[in-house]
Amino acid sequence: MAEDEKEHQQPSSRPITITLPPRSFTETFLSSCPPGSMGFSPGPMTLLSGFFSDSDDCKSFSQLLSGATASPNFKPTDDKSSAGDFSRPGNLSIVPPSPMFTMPLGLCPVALPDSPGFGLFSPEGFGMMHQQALAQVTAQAAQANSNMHVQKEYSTPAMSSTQFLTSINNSAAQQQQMAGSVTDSRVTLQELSDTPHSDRRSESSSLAVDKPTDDGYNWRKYGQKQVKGSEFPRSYYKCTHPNCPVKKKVERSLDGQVTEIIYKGQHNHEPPQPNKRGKEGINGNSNSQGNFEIATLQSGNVRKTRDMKDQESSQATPEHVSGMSDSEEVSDTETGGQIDEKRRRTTEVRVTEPASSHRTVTESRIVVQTTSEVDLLDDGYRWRKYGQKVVKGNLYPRWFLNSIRL
DNA sequence: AGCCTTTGACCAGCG
DNA sequence: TCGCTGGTCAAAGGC
Repeated sequence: MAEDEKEHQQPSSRPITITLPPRSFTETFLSSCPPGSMGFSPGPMTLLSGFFSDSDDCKSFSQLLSGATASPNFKPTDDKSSAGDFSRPGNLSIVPPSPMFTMPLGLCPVALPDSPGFGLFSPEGFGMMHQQALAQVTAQAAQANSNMHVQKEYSTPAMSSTQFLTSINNSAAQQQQMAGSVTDSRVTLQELSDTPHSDRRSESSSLAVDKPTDDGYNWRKYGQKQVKGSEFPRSYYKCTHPNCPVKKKVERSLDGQVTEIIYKGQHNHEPPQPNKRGKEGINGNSNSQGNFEIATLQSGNVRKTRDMKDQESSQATPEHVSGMSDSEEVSDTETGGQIDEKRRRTTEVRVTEPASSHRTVTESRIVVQTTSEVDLLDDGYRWRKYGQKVVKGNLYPRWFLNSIRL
């Protein structure tokens, strides 16, 4: 039944009001990018680089910021039609840099064990090194109409949005848990896709509508609210582990499909053993270490309208950014003089597998946003800036950086 | 018995 | 100050 429900889930029940460009972002990438040089299928990010005439040499975040921010020499291509809506920030001012780089999911750190970008997420490079860092991981996923075209891009079996979400979730967790050995996200996707699509659907549906997606941890729901702007109620969960500050918000559609998950906080414990896990813990893959603090996944067409309208601005709303400076997540290791706004930084990572067109093309990306350059700038890696855009509602320009192999 | 969900009330931030 | 909104609390009930 759930299967049928899924099978027959038509956009009619989830009105789509957006109109995708005839040629999607990713689609354009795929057709114009050089062969992947990362050892696997070219990640959209790699592909994306080809869109920008900017040929800045690889730079560290510091370099990029000190140079481009103070004196933006970045000249994004004018070809907005093909490169998306990157535009030169007209009102870019010299402000405490808040780098935000976007990378496609295909090139997300978890997929690049040896990618410079990975250091950003590794415990050494991100979590441990920035114990006070308040990170947000946002994973967005969208599926075209009733089909998941992610498979096209990732060569994985079709997944429900929940599956994809879970995989993102787990992938993000893996990033932080495994400093040196990380599985390719595509592998993760496949692993999570072992269960037939329909089975997973019925599984999630039969368990409980409000069961949070499995990410290896146990959660207790402590609230539910209808959030303005969202079609579906938002549920609030806490990690049931004692003293664990992690919370997450889950939005589900009426049919139980997860449309968004937002993690907040940092697990201070290992994931419970599978046999100790809650009823939700049936998917295994409990590898979260929870260094990411917020993860959001939006999926399906359900939020297209909202996505299109708010995606960019909402990604860096004050709520998102400053809201993470909760003292609960600030460790004792903070040293007096350095505890300032700079230290109370927020990093946001958004993994996006956004809307696809009618064709089997999807876009995938990760957006990392931070209010402090410290976390990301001196990560020891080189970055090439391939785009910049001032997003309405964002205090800082959004940077699009491509990690470079040293 | 313990843990969970539900749900209305409450609180804080913001314009 | 007030209303709106998102987030949380906590009592009640279910499993």
